Amino acid sequence: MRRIIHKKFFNRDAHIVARDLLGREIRRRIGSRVVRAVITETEAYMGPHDKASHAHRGLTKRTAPMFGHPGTLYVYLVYGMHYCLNLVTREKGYPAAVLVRAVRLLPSGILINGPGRVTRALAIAKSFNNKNIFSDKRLMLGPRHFTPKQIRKTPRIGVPYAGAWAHKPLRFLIE
DNA sequence: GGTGCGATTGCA
DNA sequence: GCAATCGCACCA
Repeated sequence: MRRIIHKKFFNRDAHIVARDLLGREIRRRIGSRVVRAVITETEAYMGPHDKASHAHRGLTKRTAPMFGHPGTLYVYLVYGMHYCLNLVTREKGYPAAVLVRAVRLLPSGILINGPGRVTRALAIAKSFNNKNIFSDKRLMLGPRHFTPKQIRKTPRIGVPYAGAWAHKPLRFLIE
């Protein structure tokens, strides 16, 4: 089977994948319709030692998808009302992931800013959790639309409890 | 079995 | 500034 993104794409450290996802297309198939968007902002959750990561607490019912194969979807509910979409990285058994924080819809170019708004725009909810982006026909990665000239790095959003990890530049975005 | 809170958002 | 809203991690 021919793939635009090779399976090994996700078998790398989360900060590498997070950068590499910028400028790439993500497609959501809803019946015969396809919603397309370009990823413009991501965050990396590096592993069990990363205090900002859910995986910091180890293998739990919630975090189990993070321990899955590269390309696994980790979709969880935050604040009781918003879903966040993550793409699991590294080899099976190592919990790391990339959070998709913003996209631009195609062809309109409308910016969807914020992980909760991204999942709403792409109609992604809990039924996607623990699925794999290489096998679930509802979601797939498309081609790279451009290579960012400059990638801005900042600390991750909403993780003030993470100690030194709160300050690490693991949020990546296109200007 | 009880409790506290979060990888957020929208509105006052 | 803060309410909404609920799954679940954690403690007992």
